[in-house]
Amino acid sequence: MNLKELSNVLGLSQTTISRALNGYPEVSEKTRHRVETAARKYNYIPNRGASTLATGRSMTIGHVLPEATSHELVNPIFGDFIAGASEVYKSNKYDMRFSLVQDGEEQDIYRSLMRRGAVDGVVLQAPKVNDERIGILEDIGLPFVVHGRSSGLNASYSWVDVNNRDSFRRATEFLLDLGHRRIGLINGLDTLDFARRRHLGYRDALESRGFEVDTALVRNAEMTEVFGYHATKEMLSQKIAPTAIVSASMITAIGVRRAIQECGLVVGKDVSIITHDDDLSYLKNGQNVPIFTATRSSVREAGRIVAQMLMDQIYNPDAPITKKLLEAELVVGESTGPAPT
Amino acid sequence: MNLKELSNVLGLSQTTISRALNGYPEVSEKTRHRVETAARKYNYIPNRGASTLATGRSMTIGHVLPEATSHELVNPIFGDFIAGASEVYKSNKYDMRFSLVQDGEEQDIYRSLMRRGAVDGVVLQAPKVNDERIGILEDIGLPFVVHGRSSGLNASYSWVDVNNRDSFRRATEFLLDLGHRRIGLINGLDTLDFARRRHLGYRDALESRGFEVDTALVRNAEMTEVFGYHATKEMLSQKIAPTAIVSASMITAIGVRRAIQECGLVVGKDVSIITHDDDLSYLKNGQNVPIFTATRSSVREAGRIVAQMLMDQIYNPDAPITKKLLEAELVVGESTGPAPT
DNA sequence: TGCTAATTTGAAACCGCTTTGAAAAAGGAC
DNA sequence: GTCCTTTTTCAAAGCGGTTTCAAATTAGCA
Repeated sequence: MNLKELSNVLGLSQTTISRALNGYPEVSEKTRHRVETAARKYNYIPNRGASTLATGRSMTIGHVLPEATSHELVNPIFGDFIAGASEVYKSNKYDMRFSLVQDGEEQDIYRSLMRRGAVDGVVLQAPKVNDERIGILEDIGLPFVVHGRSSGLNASYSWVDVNNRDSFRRATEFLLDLGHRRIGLINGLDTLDFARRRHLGYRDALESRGFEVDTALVRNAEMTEVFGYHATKEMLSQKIAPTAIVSASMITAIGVRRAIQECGLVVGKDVSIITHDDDLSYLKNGQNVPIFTATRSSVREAGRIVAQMLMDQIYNPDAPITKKLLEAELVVGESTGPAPT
Repeated sequence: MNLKELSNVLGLSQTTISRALNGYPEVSEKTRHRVETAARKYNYIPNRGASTLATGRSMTIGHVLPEATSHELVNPIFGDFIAGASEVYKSNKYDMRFSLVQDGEEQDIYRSLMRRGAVDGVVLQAPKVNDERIGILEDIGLPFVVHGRSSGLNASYSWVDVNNRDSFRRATEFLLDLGHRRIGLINGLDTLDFARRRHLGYRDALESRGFEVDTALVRNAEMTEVFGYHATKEMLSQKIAPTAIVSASMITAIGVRRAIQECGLVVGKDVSIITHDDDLSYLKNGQNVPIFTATRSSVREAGRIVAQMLMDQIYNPDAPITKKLLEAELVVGESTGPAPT
């Protein structure tokens, strides 16, 4: 059943029906009621493509994801982020559209997404240092919000980010206060902006106490469990092994723990672990007492905030740019203790 | 730049341009080349809504996800599944559209998705026992493929599933062969079809050896790490504790391991673990020697297969229903050993 | 060169909805 | 009852493509 057919059935014009269903005031309540009843009865639902075409609004948000390089899509963190964002989209009657993109191809994708009228806005995830996608989106004029920031750009854009630098500074200082001196950092891919900031925070803490960063104790890669395991194994086999490790995600921290245990060492006693915790639904950091001492910030909540910001931007394109810096909380769990003597 | 404008620039009709760009044969190579060059130059990209409206094809696949009950979206397994599916969509120039749905609301969503011309097909995930959504989709006539199956329906539909029952039978028999007699099962939500089949496989193995299922050793819930931990803690505190545990996912298995270790027991010696392994990118089961003995089946590959099946069904609506049962491989790792005497 | 067949191109209808500008109906005041 | 407002309703023009059917061009051949 389409609009025309329904209008025949009801003996009303398409105009009136469209108005009645979209809540316009210039239609009498009596008529509106009659239309709504009939719409339900005949199971009439407006065709999306047609309304998009007519209004220029697609009621869809785009998420463009890198295909190969960094497997953003399979990152467990991604799921929670999206879940948060979806809640907001849904309450605004928006849907999400995903496009996978190969490296370098992004420019075209953004352009085409907008040109094609496929989306009303875009969320940009996992920005790199000096991320060129941001400039592209600005040029195009598509509303967008970045989850994270991109160092090295002086562009002004909307973003939501965790205070990564400060979190990791605090985490590292926490370990220094416990007497640890050799502290490893198991970090995300170093092209990613958040990883860079975390490294800076780690460095800040060390240098403020007069220590230097030992590159033998720093590792960068995709934050898998296996990476955490290997990196730790390697570090522990060094002549002067670290007594504490700062990890960039729960998943890698689990690998770190496995490596430590496999070496016959005790977590929180022989080697301390402190990790960033995105508060993932499927991977909670324990119940009452956290398993890992951690810098915690819900990525799901971040998803909500990003989505809401984007909605606001779409509804009100002239409003000023908004930015939000989230502070992580430092929760103390069972994976840290004083440095062994 | 839209079609009309481009046609003015080129001095050709919209018809010819449309044909040239869509690869129709009735346009000379010379013209086609001219059109393509101009399209690139003026950055012309067809409006999606308009082509959808004109062709009736949205070039979009819908994934409808339950919002509250089972957090399908945040399940780490979901990410890998989607990643696999996306690869296929992309090579077919299809996009993905996500809609979140509250329980009970699904019927309307499917209906409207199709009516609205928003999607050309749908993937149904995490089917329950006796899942009513399947009947709805059949009624509507929207192409769809189910990831998993739904016991209790005699409907005929396309699906891709792992042989859950047989995998778990083999896993359990493997433990029985090692001399284990008290074997726990830490399973997914019991409303989900796959969990039910896994339970049946577990039972098959026990009964074929003349043992009975002890309900004190069976747990069902969402497959989080914390659930694995708690379930194991409880079981281990029973008068006659289990010497082996069958787990439904890597994530829960990690919780199981944590609980065992926290009790001062050794995995693979005091208590064996065997888990299902979806071969997640971020959570590989070790490198050379698997950490966990496991029944392995790549959910990412399943995603690819589901998507390909759906594409085939869209391109060729009259082809017969296809079904694919994947066999998991049983890989032996370090988490299992003979029952302690 | 003339005629027919094959190849290219184009005008116009259509997809299903929104929205403008005008007309019809209803309501109010006298 | 008449005239002027206000409220409801409608016809028609888009939105930006695709596709049908007809017309124009080119090629092929005697």
